[in-house]
Amino acid sequence: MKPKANPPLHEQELLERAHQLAGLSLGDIANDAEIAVPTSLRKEKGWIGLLLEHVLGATAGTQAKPDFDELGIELKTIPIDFTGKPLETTFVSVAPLMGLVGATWQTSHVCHKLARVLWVPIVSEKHLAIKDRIVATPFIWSPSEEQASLLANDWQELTDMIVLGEVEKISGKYGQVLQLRPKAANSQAKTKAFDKDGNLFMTLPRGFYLKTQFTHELIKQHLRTN
DNA sequence: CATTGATCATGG
DNA sequence: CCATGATCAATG
Repeated sequence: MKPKANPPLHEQELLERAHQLAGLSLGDIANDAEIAVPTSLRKEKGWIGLLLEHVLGATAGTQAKPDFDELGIELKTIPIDFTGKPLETTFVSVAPLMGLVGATWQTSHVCHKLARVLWVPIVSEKHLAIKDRIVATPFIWSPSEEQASLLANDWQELTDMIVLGEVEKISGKYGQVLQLRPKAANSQAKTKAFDKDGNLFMTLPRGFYLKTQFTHELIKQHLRTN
């Protein structure tokens, strides 16, 4: 495998680098980086994201930082169909179930992660082999006031329920644009939380995810302003 | 067929 | 276990 690309020095450089990938297949990109392309993502669900991090020169690695730390930009690949509709929700971050006293939307991981995002949409219809999936047009996004408001409302609703000890009452149905769902190695994984009576108990770890309707809007918004 | 719940790999 | 990267797959 070729070494990871040098980190881009400016946002514009990152965006230009990303734009050069538009129209290329994952096979082309991986071959150039001398990385083997898996036949299935079943055992390597994060492969596409890691490939793009590698070729774009992301710096954070496994750290809890933005992918391009110096630029304060988070990288998100997103699978879409040929019309631009997202095929999956987008994982944002693990949800803290403890230590939420005094937590606000402004201080939340979700708010920080979504402050500035380089979206790399990839035409990733299931019938396409991994190597034949095509990078569409990447774009950099920050939430509009309206989008931030929607996100903040959902975050507050879900966080309130966690604080009230109702985490196990939460299903993916809650939230207009942001949902809370399991995020774990398997259904046996456990983390600490409080129940309704304020007692500690072990529950499935959860994560915040952006619903596809929301990310679809981002993509359409970008197409309009392009 | 959209959605929710379950799952896979890796590093610290 | 938690945080990184997400998609798989059962269900309604």
